[in-house]
Amino acid sequence: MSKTLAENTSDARSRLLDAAMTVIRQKGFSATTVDDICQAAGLTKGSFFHYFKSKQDLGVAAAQHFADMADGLFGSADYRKLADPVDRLLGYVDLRVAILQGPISSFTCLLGTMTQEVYKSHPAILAACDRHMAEHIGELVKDITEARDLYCPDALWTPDSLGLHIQAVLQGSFIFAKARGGPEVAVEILGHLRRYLKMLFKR
Amino acid sequence: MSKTLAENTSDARSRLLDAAMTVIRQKGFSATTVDDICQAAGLTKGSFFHYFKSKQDLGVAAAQHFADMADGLFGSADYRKLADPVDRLLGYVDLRVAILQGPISSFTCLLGTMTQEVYKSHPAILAACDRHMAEHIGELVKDITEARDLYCPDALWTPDSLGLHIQAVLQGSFIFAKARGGPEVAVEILGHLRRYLKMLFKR
DNA sequence: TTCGACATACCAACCAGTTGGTATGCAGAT
DNA sequence: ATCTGCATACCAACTGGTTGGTATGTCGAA
Repeated sequence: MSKTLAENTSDARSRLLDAAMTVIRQKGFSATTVDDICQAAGLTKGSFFHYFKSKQDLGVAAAQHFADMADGLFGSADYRKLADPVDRLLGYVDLRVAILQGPISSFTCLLGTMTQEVYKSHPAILAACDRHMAEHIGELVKDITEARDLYCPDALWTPDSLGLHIQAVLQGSFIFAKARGGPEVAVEILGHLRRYLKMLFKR
Repeated sequence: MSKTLAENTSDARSRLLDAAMTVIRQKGFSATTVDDICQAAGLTKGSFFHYFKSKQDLGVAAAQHFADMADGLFGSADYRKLADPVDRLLGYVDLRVAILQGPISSFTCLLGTMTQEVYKSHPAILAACDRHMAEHIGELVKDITEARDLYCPDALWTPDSLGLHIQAVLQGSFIFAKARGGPEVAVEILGHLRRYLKMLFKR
C-alpha cells in the first residue's frame, strides 16, 4: 500500500514501460540497456524478462504504450469539441505547442525517435511505430477531410498528405529542439505550420 | 584519381568517413560498431584508431564530412544562379525532391539522425550537428531574407524561423520515409512545403 | 634510420539473455 | 479451516558473445 513518489507504483510491467519511454527518449533505443530500464523502474533483470521476451519485444510494447498515452491526451482534449474542423486542427497544433515544456524527453515522440534508429535493424519495432503514427494521423485526417470539404473542396492536395505533413513538421521540430537544447525553436517552427493551415483553409 | 563507386579508393581517412556516413545512416550511431565501419571501409581497427581517437571523435568528423558533402552538392547546384530569390528557394526544395532516390540511407540527413540519438550522451557530436545544420540553414536564410524584402517586407515571421521550418519539414519527411520504407511519402510532404513557400511569397 | 600508415592480437568492460531460486497467492480437496 | 499443488511475480548471480580501445609489429617512403 505504501508508495514512493518518483518510482510510480502501478504494476511492474507498467513501471517498466514508463521507464522505457523516458530512457529511450533520452538515450535512444540502441543505447539504452535493459539494466538502464530496470534501474529506472526499480526492478531487476529477471523481472524484465519475465514480462518481455526480448529487448525488441519491449520496444514494440513501448511503442504501444506511448501511443495509448498519446491517444488519451489528444482524444480527451478540449479542442476536440469545437464545431469547426479547422478550429480543431488549429487546436491540435496549439496543444502541441502548449505541451512543449519541461525536459525534452518529456514532449518528444518515442515513435519518431525509434523509427530513425531501428528502421533497418528491428523490423517489428519499425512496423509498430509506423502503425501507431498512421493511426494518430488518421484522427487528424478526419478533421482535415471535413475542413477541406467545407472550405476548399477543389484543393489539389489530399487529406492524407496534409496529415503526414503536419506530423513531419512536428517530428522535425523535435529534432531541432534536441539540437538547440530547448523547445523554443520548436515553437517557432510550429508557428509556420499554423500559418500554413490558416492559409489553406481561408474562411 | 581513379575511384570505384561503392568502396572508393581515396585515402583511408576519407574511406572511413564515407563508410561511417553510410553505416550510421543505416543503423544509427550507437548501433554501428567501429568494426562495422572498418569492414565497410575495407580497413582494420588499428587504422581506425590511428585517425580517430575515439568513436565519438569519429562522430564529430563524420558530421563535418557530411556537411562538406552537402555544401558541395547545394553550393554548386544550378538553381543557385537563378535571379529571383524565391526561385532559388523553390529550386532548393525541388532539388531535395529530386534527390529522393535510391536507398533511404543515401538521401537522409546524417546530422538529423545523429542529433536524435546522441543529444544526451555525446555533447560534442550534438554540438557539431547543431553547428552544421545552422550553417546549412544560414545559406537558406540569405535567400529567404532577400525574398521577404522583395515580396512581403511586412510579414510577421522572421527569415531564421522559416529556414528552420524548411529544414524541419525535411527532417520530418525523412522519418516518414524510413517508417514507410520508401521516399514517396517524403515527396508528398515536400509538396506541402513548396505550396507554403509559394503562398508566402505571392508574386 | 626514422616516421607515418596500417595490420594483428589482445583485453577489460559491458550487455542481452539464462538459470535457478524464493515468496506469495489462489483453487480445490479434505 | 487447513493442506496440497501449481502458477505468477520477482530476484541475484552467471554466461557467452560483443565492443571500444590498446599494445605492438610490419612495411614502404624519405
